[in-house]
Amino acid sequence: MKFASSYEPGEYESDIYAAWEYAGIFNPTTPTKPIDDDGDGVDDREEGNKKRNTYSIVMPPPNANGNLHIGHGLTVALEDSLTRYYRLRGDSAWYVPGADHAGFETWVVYEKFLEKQGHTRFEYDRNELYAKVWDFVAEQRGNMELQLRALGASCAWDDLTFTLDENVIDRVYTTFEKMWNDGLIYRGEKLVNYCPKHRTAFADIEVTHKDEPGTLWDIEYKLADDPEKALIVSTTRPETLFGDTAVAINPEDKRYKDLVGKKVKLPLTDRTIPIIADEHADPEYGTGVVKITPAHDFDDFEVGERHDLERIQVISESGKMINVPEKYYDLTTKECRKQVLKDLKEQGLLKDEHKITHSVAHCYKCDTVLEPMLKEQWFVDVEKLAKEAMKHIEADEIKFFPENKKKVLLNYYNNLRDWNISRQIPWGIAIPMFKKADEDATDEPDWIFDRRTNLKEIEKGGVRYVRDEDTFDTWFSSSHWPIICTNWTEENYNPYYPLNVMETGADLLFSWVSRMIMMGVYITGEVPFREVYMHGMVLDSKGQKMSKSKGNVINPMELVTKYGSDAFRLGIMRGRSAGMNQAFSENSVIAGRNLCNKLWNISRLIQTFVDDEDSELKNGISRGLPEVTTEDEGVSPVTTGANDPSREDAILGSFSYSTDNMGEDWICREINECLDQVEYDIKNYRFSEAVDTLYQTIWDKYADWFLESQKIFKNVGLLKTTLSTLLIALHPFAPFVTETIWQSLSWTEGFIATAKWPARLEYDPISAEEFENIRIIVSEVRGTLTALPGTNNAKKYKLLYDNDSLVEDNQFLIKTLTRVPAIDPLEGSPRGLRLALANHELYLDVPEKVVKEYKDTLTERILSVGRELDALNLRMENPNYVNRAPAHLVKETQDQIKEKEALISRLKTELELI
RNA sequence: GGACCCAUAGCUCAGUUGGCUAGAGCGUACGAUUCACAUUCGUAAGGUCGCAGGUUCAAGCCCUGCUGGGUCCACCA
Repeated sequence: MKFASSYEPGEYESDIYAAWEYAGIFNPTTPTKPIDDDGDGVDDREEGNKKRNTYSIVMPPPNANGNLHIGHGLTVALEDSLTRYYRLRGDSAWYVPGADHAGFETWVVYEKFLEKQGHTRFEYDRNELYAKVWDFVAEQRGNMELQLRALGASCAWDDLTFTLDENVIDRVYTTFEKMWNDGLIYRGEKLVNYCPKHRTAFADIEVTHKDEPGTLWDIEYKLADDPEKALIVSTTRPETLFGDTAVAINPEDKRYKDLVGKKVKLPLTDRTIPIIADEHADPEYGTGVVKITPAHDFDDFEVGERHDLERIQVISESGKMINVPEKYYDLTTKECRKQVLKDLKEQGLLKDEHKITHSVAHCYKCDTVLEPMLKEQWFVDVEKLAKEAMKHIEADEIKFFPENKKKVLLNYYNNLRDWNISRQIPWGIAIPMFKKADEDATDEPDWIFDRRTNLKEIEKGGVRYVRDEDTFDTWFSSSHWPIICTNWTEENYNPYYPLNVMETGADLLFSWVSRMIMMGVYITGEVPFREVYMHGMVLDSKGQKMSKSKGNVINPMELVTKYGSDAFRLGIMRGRSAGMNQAFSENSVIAGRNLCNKLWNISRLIQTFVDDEDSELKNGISRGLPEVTTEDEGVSPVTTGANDPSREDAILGSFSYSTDNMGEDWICREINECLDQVEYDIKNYRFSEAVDTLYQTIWDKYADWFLESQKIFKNVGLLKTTLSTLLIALHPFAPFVTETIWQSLSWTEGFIATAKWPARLEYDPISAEEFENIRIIVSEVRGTLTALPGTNNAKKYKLLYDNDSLVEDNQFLIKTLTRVPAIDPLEGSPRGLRLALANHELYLDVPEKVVKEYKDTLTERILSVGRELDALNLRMENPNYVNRAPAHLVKETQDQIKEKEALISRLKTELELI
């Protein structure tokens, strides 16, 4: 492959991905399913393959029916970077992709689709609907998978799991059966949050509470045996009074103490209901008297349980009034409220009304006000599960990123209520429970477990049973995700379980992560993952939450098309830390694209060096001095090792090298430090810092210093080695451009995606440190030239040195980096402008007139260094510091003082010269 | 009411176990540029680290209180 002059990601990305996929390199190298070739009945993986570490991570399954949003983009960037890193480290890396049937979400979409076609769900039975949605989703599924590929996700496609696959259903049924047998599942008539529009119940966690204005009405309930006396109750929902089965007052409330045990007449009806004492009534709120409607209010339900009250359901599942006097029957709750208020007013029972703000439960999908509804549902008794999970968490078997999520999760487990797992929608896994249909078979249980959910009706022991029509809450099956994706079974050893990490959005801590832990511990006895990394939300550029209604949604695919997949990945990771919601910045993506282009050009340059070297070798031309020397007559370019004959041997092997000058030693040191940092950062999930380190090493150090210096030296063996090292180190984060380059270079083999993570480079540390002096000199020259009056100073003034072997030996390098026209030894007395460098006698050959104009800058500089010196001296004057601070710090301070003092004296001399 | 998080340059954020003259990217200003890259190179300006105390030889970092912003949970008849 030939290098184009700029990197155009669109031209390479899909081919590169196809090549990876075709080569099968995303598949783990250790088998993921049991093998027993030697027939000894023991899983061979357990015996022989422990040499290779496994690294397992599963994808939080994106909705099979949708497109990826920017959150998925971040998810893939993070997870794939981890996967690729550990693959390079030599682990058997397994990134398991998934697709979610997204029960309720998809159902809502499908129901709208049905409505558009003029149909409703009630025209079909459950099995028909299931089949229809299946087809509907199947059509869409490819989209999301293509988008994952475009993002570079190196997942094992053969193992893609759809949340309605047979093995998922099997696993869920097995668990459910175990729970049923363990007594953790019960059927209960409880109040559930019910959406009258979608006609399904929700778990507590799916409910959105919003503060809204409302009205609190005071209604008079007359005493049954003394119509002269009455209690005033306060309510926001007068229409539910038909369901009242008591009125409650606080036991401490002296105003009403005598009335407890008496009865009141329920307005608009003939019923009388008792007055009870219960803590629930708050004497401070309203009149301190509260009506109790156990069938339509969560608190009242509990009061009802305590006092054994009857539950009268007065609102139906379609949101209409039932079990009410004829006049109100079949009205909607809204109409009924109006009528009730009107009638109460006419009878003089409506005493007052107050405007208030209260929080109201809404459907998180359609925003309809949820109705607390009395329903028979399946519940999971979570207490034991939560307790077990907490034990493992408290034993620190899971490491949380960010750390504080551990506390938040434990707090959640402590306040957990039982989990309603029944949903009244067809798109999901059928609950494998059947209800007895023969009334007279009194000895048989009312409900039995059976896996044959494809049948509406079954027979067992001569008794007929009818299937429960409901499906599981999607989180019930999702909580098995790590178990299912790793093919964990009760029978087999599994090197991939627990997962190394669970990476997902911070908003899923309760709904998903908490349940995966409970389920993992319950089923396997082990936590399902060793670490949890939770990313925050990607906000829009102004820090606002993205939403369709606000119109500020950013489509990741558009960015991939515009800037490339790598640029998107690098950009979205930058500036992000665990658990924090952070604004999206297109500029960061642009910075990412620029890095890719930079790397491309770096590689292009190095390839030309390699090509030149190859053709020279081929033509039998021995390595000579750099051509730039011709301009500089009279100066002999003696550089360390440029002519070292031993190097000829070194560069013949494509990855062997030697370091021959300070810049080379220095870049080796910098690259090693970069590798240390990247390894540390990935281990600690500091993605942004890892990328930042690479960015700076590649750009500021490798390109701007090392490569510039290599324009003179051209140590080809080292260039090959260092470039390969940096490419591999960046590969986890920018897989496409690094692979494209890898495939274009003449000396690389195979895929970079399966290369070996680089070893540390060998170098001479003293020489590396020496190069820092060159950097300081060069920076000082550049800074001073810029600060001098006039333009184009770099071209005007020569650099003079006096008795300075460092400068003398490296004059070509310094000349190239500073662009001064010449570097000469100082002859005669000092002239020009002396540079403010300790230990170096360097002058810029500047006319006296210009030096004078520079005087102010110099004075300011002396003052500033003086201030720094004062601070240091102050520190040393403090006996406590000298005595108590670590010795090396004290020494460091002393050294700094010496340095500053020397610098000041030099600057002063310089000033005096002027 | 309970829990958690945040506050550092104009903007977005780093700052690892307390030890630099508090950093980066973007933006801004000035300058350069036939020789890999204008998706480039160099230089610079810009900060009382939200406020007030405390611990320490030493605090952006630890402790206490306050102010401002955000998130979640519970409750709201």
